Amino acid sequence: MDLVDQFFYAAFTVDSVVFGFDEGDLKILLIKRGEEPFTGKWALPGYFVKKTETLDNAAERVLEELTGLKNVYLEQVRSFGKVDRHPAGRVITCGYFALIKISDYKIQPGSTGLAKRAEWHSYKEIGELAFDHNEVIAYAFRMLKRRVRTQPIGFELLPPKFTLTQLQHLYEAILLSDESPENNKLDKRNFRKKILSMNLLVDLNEYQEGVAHRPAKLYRFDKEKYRELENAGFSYEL
Amino acid sequence: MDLVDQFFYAAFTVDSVVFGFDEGDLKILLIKRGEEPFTGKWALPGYFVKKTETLDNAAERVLEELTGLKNVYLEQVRSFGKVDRHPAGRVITCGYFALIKISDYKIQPGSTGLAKRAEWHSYKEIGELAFDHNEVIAYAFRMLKRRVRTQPIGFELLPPKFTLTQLQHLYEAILLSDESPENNKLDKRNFRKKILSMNLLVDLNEYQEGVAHRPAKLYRFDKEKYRELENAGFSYEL
DNA sequence: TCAAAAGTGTTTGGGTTACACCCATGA
DNA sequence: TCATGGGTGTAACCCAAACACTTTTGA
Repeated sequence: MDLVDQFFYAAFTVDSVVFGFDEGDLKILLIKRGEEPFTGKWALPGYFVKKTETLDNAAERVLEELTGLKNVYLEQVRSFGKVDRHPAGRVITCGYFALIKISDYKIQPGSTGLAKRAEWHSYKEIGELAFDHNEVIAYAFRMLKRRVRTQPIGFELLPPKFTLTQLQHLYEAILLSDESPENNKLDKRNFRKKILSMNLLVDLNEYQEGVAHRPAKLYRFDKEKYRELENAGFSYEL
Repeated sequence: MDLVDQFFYAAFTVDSVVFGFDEGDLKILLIKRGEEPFTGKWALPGYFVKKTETLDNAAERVLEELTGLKNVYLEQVRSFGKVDRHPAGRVITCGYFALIKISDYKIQPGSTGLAKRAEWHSYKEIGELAFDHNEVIAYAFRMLKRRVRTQPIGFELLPPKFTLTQLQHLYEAILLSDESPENNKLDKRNFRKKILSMNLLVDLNEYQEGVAHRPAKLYRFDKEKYRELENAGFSYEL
């Protein structure tokens, strides 16, 4: 029996878990499927990989086609290969994850018909999704948690000018999301001490406006300084 | 155009990076290929995934068929999907990794002819391998490094009775393998203090024999205690 | 008696934790 | 004037790092 007949029977898809942060809430971008299987169900944006593209390329292309998101940094999570995970045949999927600032992007379901809608869903309120997508999300979230502690990706989720409290809420949302209900806050003073001691934030000498309390100072993330430190062998750790 | 015609064109392989530890040296199990492509080249043990098995199952089966290794705990690393990585067509591979005690297993190349030989190669002396297997190893090694610091897998690599110095050498081989040539040793006293303070080792009150120096005490790893602590929410960290 | 590895404690500094009150603003 | 979140410092503790000499064995 020829190798090609015997083993070239499978299809590959890519599914992206795009995390966003907005109004103190961690969210995931989902599409409402307009095609079989699982028509009408919420799912991760994902589709088949073409012959001429790498997995990474496919993940980018498919994400844009289904949601309009472009120039998003996607990272591979892992692959999922249960035998019957797709009714059309043997389909193995590769999960990707990304982290973006919701306000920077416009979501727009593509014209292919696969995505009837594309919307942000609060991470805490995600129900049962199509395929094994809940499992994909679980792995992606573990990865996000690890990343956020060892790389300064948290800043990517906030506006260019942000307050220390916004930053703290972001970390709390990601790091403490599944902790016991007590203990779900970081200590304000210690958090500030630690973040500021890294010297990666620039005090803009500007303040919030129009808030009904003492306005907070605004900071920005100093990307250049981070690169320097990184090259010098220092490593970030929250 | 039908979905099946359009997208079900690919094959899947699994490739395993099996780390072993012996005589103070970190090793990887390689096969010498007896089939095209890359006949005669060293490669990771790997082959095609069948229709009826999951990726995990395939990794186990293939590893056994090619090397005789059985009941090895394999974990997924990630997938590799460059378009031209396999000359026979579109083949995406999923990398796996495992960690075993070399002396516990017998290596025996299978009868399929794919593996002409199966041998341990010192991690530091691995040359250019078939396909993109050097890349697979690079990712697996990063994973190993992370694992060894957060889970007590190091003990799996040593004989049931081991000395603290053996354990230390093991950690040095994994954690410091690519550090600057100075600084490639852990501090003996600090290492012992830390390891013993975790209370995961049982002092066997036995000693090495026949060594030309003061014989070292033998310890074993207390798996039960580890499970207890794990369940109680404690986490291991070297 | 020599070589080779085993074994052992203390000090120091830096980092993490815990903790409570006043401040500036808009309503 | 009140409610709301912004902003600040210190003391206690713990952990990591640095560091050198004695012991036991076989050759």
